[in-house]
Amino acid sequence: MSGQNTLADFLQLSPAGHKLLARREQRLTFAEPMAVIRKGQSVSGAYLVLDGRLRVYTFTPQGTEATLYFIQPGETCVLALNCLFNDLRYPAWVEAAAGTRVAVIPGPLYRRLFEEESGVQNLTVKALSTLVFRLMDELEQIHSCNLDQRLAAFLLNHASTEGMVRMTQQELAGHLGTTREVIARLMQGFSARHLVSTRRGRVSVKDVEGLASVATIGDSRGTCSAT
Amino acid sequence: MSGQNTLADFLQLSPAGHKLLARREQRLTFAEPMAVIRKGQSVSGAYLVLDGRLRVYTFTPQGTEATLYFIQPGETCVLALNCLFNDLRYPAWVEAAAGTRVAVIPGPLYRRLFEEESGVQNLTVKALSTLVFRLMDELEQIHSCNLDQRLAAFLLNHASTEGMVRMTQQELAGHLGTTREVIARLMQGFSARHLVSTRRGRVSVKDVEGLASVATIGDSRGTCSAT
DNA sequence: TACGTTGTGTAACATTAGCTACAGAGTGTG
DNA sequence: CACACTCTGTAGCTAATGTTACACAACGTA
Repeated sequence: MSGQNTLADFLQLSPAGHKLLARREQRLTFAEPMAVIRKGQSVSGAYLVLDGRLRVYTFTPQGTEATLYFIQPGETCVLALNCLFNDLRYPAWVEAAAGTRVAVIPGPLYRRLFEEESGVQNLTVKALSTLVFRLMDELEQIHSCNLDQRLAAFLLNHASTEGMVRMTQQELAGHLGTTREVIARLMQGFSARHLVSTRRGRVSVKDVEGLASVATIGDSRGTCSAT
Repeated sequence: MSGQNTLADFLQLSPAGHKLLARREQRLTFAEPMAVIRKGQSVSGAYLVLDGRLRVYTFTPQGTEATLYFIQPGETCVLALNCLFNDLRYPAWVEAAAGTRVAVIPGPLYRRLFEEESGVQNLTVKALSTLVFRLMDELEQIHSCNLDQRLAAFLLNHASTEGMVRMTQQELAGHLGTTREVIARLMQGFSARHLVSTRRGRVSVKDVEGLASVATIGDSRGTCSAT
């Protein structure tokens, strides 16, 4: 359970804005992993993560989860913003990791701050555009890469400095929108070629170059950008 | 081609903002279908479509085009906005239809207007969030629907009031990120079941109900939302 | 009409990814 | 150590999609 960040750490506000906010901001704290928003729910305000992490995901009809993205401290839930500004229902599920603290800024207040505070404007637009890029990139990858390539790219992107990825195959599968078995199969291929080695709950990248070439050149043909 | 819209038709501006804009706005006119932006190019300003249509697309490594979306009159190119606000290079290709007119608002000017004009703020945020939703929806569909379902949904969404979709199979393939042959195969299936009838360059929806049930229930199993 | 171009229909085949089912390995706990 | 639980490895099968290759149909035009 990390620190004790406050809204002020992330939001540049004028004194006036600060005062407005101070009175009406709400806090949510999740000691245990827990559902925060369900699909179809209407959204009451802007969510800003102070500590911990939120996971945004959807379900496939088969019941598989597909993680869309994480929201780290200092980031807002873009989907919630969308819902606020366009009066829509929330299009996914959200789950909080243990020890997550979230500030909720009521919708009308947020919209008012958005008009007056350039800090809020920037946060909003940055968050939106970042997400747009990530989504587009993912779409493009899905069109143009096999799972080999996407998995390789994913591992490279999520490896720690020592080349560790601390995730179960189940989680990896969730991120790539596939199933555990498929991940296992691919991992087998990778480790047979000494690109990675796997242990329970972790993967360590052994050959960055090699993995990168799988990601970009693919196992046989086309190209693919490992963003 | 169509009318003679002006910026003022789409952008609510204060008199001051209007004056600023009037001097520095540029116009692009495309009599012929033509490339507007290429991938990797740096972006000079915000693009607002006055008449006609822009098509934003990417290429798969195999050389297939995949249309991301269209920009209709009154809409801006969100990707260009992203690039402006985050100082990035344009991540796709853009092509203008014949008879398209586009207003280009230079980057620095747009950012200034964004801070001062709530009309511009709204346009920006709306455009961004609309795109976010569309992209997410598409991602979800790709995870969870067969091509049958996606094609059926696409036809329903793009049919004119008389049930006509004026596109070649090649274009349809581009929209769904697949190939012409596959579309032909699926179409065959649909028309065998009297859901559609096909002619050169057009598809006409014969049985909306039936097609909708293909889209939502699928040909065999899972569910899928035909947004 | 004759010809070229563009769009469509079809079939056989190759590849990819998802599903089912189970064995076994790693970790934590009493 | 023994047990329960979670995670991983493997195999075989099936469905879905992409690929290749070709023939034909529709349309425009000289």
